[in-house]
Amino acid sequence: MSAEKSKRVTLADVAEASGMSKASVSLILNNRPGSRLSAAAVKRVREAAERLGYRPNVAAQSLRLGKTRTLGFISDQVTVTRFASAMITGILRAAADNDHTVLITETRGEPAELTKALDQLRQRDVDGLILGFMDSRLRDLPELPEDRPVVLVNSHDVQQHPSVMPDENAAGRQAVERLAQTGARTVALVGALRAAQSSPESYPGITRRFAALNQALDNSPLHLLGQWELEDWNPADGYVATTQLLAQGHRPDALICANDRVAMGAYQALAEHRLTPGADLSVISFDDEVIAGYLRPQLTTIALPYEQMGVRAVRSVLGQQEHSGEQLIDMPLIERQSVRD
Amino acid sequence: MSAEKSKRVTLADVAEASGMSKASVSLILNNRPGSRLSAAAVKRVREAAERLGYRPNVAAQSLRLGKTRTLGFISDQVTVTRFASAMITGILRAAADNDHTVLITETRGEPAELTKALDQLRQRDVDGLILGFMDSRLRDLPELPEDRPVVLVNSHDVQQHPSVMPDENAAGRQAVERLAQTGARTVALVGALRAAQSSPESYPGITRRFAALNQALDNSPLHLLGQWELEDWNPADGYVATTQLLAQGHRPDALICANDRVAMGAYQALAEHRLTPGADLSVISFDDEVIAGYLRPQLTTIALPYEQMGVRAVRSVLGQQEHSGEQLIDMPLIERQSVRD
DNA sequence: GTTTTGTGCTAAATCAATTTAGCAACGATC
DNA sequence: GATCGTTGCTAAATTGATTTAGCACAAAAC
Repeated sequence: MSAEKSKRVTLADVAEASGMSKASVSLILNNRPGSRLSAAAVKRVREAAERLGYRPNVAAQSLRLGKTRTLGFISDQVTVTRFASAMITGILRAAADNDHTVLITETRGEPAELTKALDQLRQRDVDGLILGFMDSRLRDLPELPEDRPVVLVNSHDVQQHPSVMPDENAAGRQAVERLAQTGARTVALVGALRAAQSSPESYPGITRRFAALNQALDNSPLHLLGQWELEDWNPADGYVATTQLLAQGHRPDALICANDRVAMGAYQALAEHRLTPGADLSVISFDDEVIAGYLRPQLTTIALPYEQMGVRAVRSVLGQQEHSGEQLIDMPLIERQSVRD
Repeated sequence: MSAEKSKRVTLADVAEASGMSKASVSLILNNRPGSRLSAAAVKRVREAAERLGYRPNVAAQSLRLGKTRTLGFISDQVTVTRFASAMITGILRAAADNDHTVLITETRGEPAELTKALDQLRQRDVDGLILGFMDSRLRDLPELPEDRPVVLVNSHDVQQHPSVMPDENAAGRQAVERLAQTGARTVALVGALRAAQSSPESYPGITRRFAALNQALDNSPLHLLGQWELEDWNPADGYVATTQLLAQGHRPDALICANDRVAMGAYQALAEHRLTPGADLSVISFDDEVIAGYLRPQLTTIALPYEQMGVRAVRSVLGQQEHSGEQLIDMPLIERQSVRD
């Protein structure tokens, strides 16, 4: 209401207003068990606190308790990637639900920035640390704080900190099953990453995705026409690979694309051959970026559940959930229009 | 190095190690002018601090100084939009440059969440507040803290808080000039928003964009064939409008699209008429979303400078820059392939 | 009637910093 | 020789919460 020049309301103000001591007020407002204050006192204090609009000073609490009710989130990329923001949303939501706030830092993938960020968050005394990565890989991280929980999202590290990962295995199986349902017989894989082949251990996400896909295909009625490799996972690469595939005379019943950007390129190549996804053949993909909804026909894809991963990471560091090893998160199939009936 | 069970190093530890008092250590480490400590003492203290790896406890500093070196950022959307993350990047960078950290909150556009976020940040005693909006509009906000600086990004409010806005006027002029350069004579505008027409004051961003465009066209040799209105600014809408425009027999030298998603739809419609942007006609657009780079040919567009706006917002609340009225940020033309020579 | 137990509450210490007022020692001034 | 000024440094107060140890009084037990 009235703003006045009033300083913030402190515990002492509430104490004075209610005729109690600071100790009593603190005890009452925090519902300390075992402290036997009269019902009348409790009522007086509660009312005074309410009336004055008392809010505890977080800095003072942190100092006294050694806890800041703050989580640190270090991301390698916030801007560039289409996913970090989804992860942040999940983290913010879960943190807010647990009365925590989140300090966010960005490293642009530079190790020096990571060290700086760690130092900064350590100094701010965060209660837990979440390290988010936009591509899945085995990392060698600098020394992390040992006195508070740490969790990695979307990567592993050599020191084997707990991690939250998308369940690529199940996703691969699901993709193949979905295509098998449509009665498809032949399928082409666009495209494994050339760089990834050479060092599978450093790209576990990518490697897993293709290993899972291959294994699922082996156990299905589908016939794999081949895998078309790419330099990178961008539309231009998908376009090149798909054009090549079609030029070789292949006419698969279904295309499995490495991700949505690759699928976007594939769409362009298919259009040039007058082939329409969802009608002439099925296209299924991974990630569920925004463009998946923009493409026509809209792209059916298996989502990277970044928001859920963020939520899970928070719960993990707050000790509300298993906090060790690798925690797998389901990748949901987003059914749109690019898979035939 | 050795982690030990050691508690954190405090000022008192440094004092003891250097044989000085806490007061002296504080004075020295903060370079207080006017405090005349011997060079020898300064050296001893500095060395001890370095050796022990002393980092001040932020909570204690905040409590004592009443400043938290923390900024609050409240965004209506983090996930959904393609821009919030760019803004966050700018904010994080500028904040880090000024030794501040950022607390981020998301309201999902719900007023109740906004009130909650404000309360939370007030409680955390942020030194300044940035309110970011993903669509530009006139807002009626709840009571904001009056004792610390507040700035809005990409919106105005009825209470007239300082704001940071993209310079749509200059952008409109620039778009028209660029097309005039190519020798284009006729141009079509795809598309004004039907909803916006009815209440211009509530969509200043959109309104400005079109007002600026119209005015710039009036002062140019270009002939405006017409404006095609849309329900929304999505690819499907752009497709519909462009198809309609072409069906009416128009063959403009240039298309000005409301934003990149609309342009994406326009591309599809043009492709169906065998028209190629950058060759058969020019297409220019606004926003510079990621898809602008994915389209083929790549889309020339005038960027919404969200990162710069974030940077500016931080400088504004930190008092390093004018902190009043409306601060306009340049919208840079991102030259790609969709404008003819 | 004295001791014990329990009830209701509070004074004071604590967390880790910053800052003010001022002490002690020494040389300079009158 | 007393006074003053300067230099180099520190004790103690302060910030706003939490928590421990314990006080004063009343009822119960012996």
